[in-house]
Parts: sequence; structure tokens; C-alpha cells
Amino acid sequence: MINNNQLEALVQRIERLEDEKAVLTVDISEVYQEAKGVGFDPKILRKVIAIRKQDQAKVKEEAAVLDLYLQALGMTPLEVAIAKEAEQ
Amino acid sequence: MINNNQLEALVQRIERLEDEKAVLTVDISEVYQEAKGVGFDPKILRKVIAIRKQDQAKVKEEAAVLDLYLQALGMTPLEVAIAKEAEQ
Amino acid sequence: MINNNQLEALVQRIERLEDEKAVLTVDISEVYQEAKGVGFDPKILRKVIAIRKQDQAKVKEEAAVLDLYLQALGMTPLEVAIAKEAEQ
Amino acid sequence: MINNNQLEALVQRIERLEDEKAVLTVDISEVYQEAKGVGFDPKILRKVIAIRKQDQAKVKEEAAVLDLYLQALGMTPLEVAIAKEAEQ
DNA sequence: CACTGGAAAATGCCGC
DNA sequence: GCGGCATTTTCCAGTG
Repeated sequence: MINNNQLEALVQRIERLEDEKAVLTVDISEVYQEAKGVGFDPKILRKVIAIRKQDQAKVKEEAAVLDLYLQALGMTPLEVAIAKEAEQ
Repeated sequence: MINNNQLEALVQRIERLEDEKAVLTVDISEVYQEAKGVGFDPKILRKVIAIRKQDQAKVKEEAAVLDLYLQALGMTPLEVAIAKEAEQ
Repeated sequence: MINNNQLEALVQRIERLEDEKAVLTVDISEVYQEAKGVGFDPKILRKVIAIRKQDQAKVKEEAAVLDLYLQALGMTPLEVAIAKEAEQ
Repeated sequence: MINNNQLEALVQRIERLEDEKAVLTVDISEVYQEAKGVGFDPKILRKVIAIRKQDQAKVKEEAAVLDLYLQALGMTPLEVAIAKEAEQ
């Protein structure tokens, strides 16, 4: 026995979110189009974005390791937050 | 010679949009998790969503071929629009 | 250390298959050309093929979800196979 | 008025060819699988195939230019074929 | 934790 | 030569 209303609600929520996602995909394409219009090669631009993403991933990774070290040193989350603040 | 400011602005816009997209991806996963929590098999749920998506795709495909037929019959876009109106 | 002969054999097999695939791509184009020659609009024809393909995809998708339902009901693959047999 | 039999025959020929193409796609995947099974990284293998394809494309390009030269020198297609034969 | 299957992104191509 | 489409390839989650 399944709850139809519950199922339908879930399906609709997912579809709604996927629609929004599809809109963003189009938005992104449009920015690439615009970039092309002002002379930037979209293909290269995509590579630039990918590289930056990699970098950010590394930064987050390092931040996570830093957290681990700090926590291993007995610092509480609050202290960790303060320490992060101090980094900048 | 490239315009640095222009490039940076474009990159940031794209990254912003991709961030929003990533958020939606997470949101969708969470709905699937929630569904699992109330007893729906995520795998089946995904298939259900896929079937509904294919239904919609089929409808769009048929609408596209109808447009082509109308155009093949020598109807101009305006006439096509009118014909679409008449469908309803 | 890699086995050169083995690698070369694999590469050649793949290239052979891709050649055959490319031949089929050409063959398909030729049929579209032929169709055009006897008055069928290739664009519409492609859409017709696409619609039929989507029909088939939808059927397969539904069959897949049926399998999942059966499995969710605790039926073993054998039972699933029997159930499929019984469909016919 | 369209000729239904003719249309159906064309559609079936196209679908038949596309089926064969799909089979080859599977065959190719299987060779990659097999390669993986004996220790070759499929991803890298794909790159190797792509590079060789590029080379062949260049070779064909050069052959086409050669043909142009030969034809410019007043050689007929037959002579071109013979010249190719002689290359080997 | 490797692996399969499926979703998403990117490249290439064909028609206009 | 450009946009749109199809194919291909890459990525990732789920699974055993």
C-alpha cells in the first residue's frame, strides 16, 4: 500500500527542482553565448571555469584538513571559526 | 588583447549560476533521501521521473513534427501560430 | 611494462569497428538522400524516426520500472523472468 | 498524397541501419571492457584512438590535396587511382 | 573500494 | 559562418 498523495507531492517537488535546474543550464549557455559575442572563445572559457573549479576544490580540501588538525588540537568549533577569521 | 574586467565579470556570472545549479542538485538528492525515509525506493522513483520526462519529450517531439508538417505545407510562422491557437 | 602486441591488436579491433560504424553513418545519410529524391522531407523523416525511437525508449523504461517493482516485491530474477514470460 | 509503402520501407531501412550501428557501439564498448580486463586504462585508450584518428584525418586531407594536384595536372580519376596504387 | 549504470557536459557536425 | 542537434565522453552516485 502506497500513499499516493505523498508520492505525487514528492514527484512534483523533484520535477519542480529539475525545471529550475534546466533554467539555470540555459542561463549559463546564454552567458557563454554572450561571451562569444564579445570575442571570447567559449571552449577556452569553459576550460578556464574548470580549472578554477579545481583550484577551489583544492582550497576546500585544504580547509577541511586544517579543520581536522585544529580539532585534533582540541579546539572547539567556535575556536575553529575564530581561527579561520584570523587567517584572513 | 583581452578585456580583463569583462572576462572576470563573465567568469563570475557563470560561476554564480553554476553554484545555484549545484545547490539544486543537492536539493534534489535531499528530496530523494526524504522519499527513501518514508519508504519509497529512490531507484524506482527515479525511473518514474524518467518515464514522465519521456512522456513530455515525446509530446514536444510530436509538436515539433507537426510544426514541420505545417511548414512543409507552405504555412508561414504567423499561420503556424494561428494554427496552434486553433488546436486549443 | 605493457604488451605492445596486445595493445596494437585491441586498437586495431576498435578502429575496425569504428570504421564499420562510420560506414553505417554514411549509409544512413544516403537513405535520407534517397528519400529526399523521391519527395520526402529529410527533416520531417528524421523527426518521425525520433518519435518512433522515443516510443521504444518509453516502452523499455516502463519495462525497467516493472522489473524494479517486481524486485521490490521480493521476486527473484527467475521469478521476474517467468513473469515476463507470462506477459506474452 | 504520400506513398505509405515507400515511406515505411525507408523508415525501416533507416531503423535497421541504426540498429546495426547501435550493435557496433556495444561491440566497441566490449572491446574497451576487455582491454580494461587485461590492464589497459580505457580512458587513455580512447585518447590513443582519438589521436590516431586525427592523424588519419590529416593523411586523408593530404591525399585529397594530392588528388587536386593530380587532377590539375590533367590526370583522370582512373589515373589518380593508378597513381594511388603506385604509392604503395 | 572498485565497478556498473546513468546523468551531465563537451565536442563535433550538419543544415541554414 | 553560426546555431542547433546528435553523439560522445566524462563524471558521480549507488551497489556489491
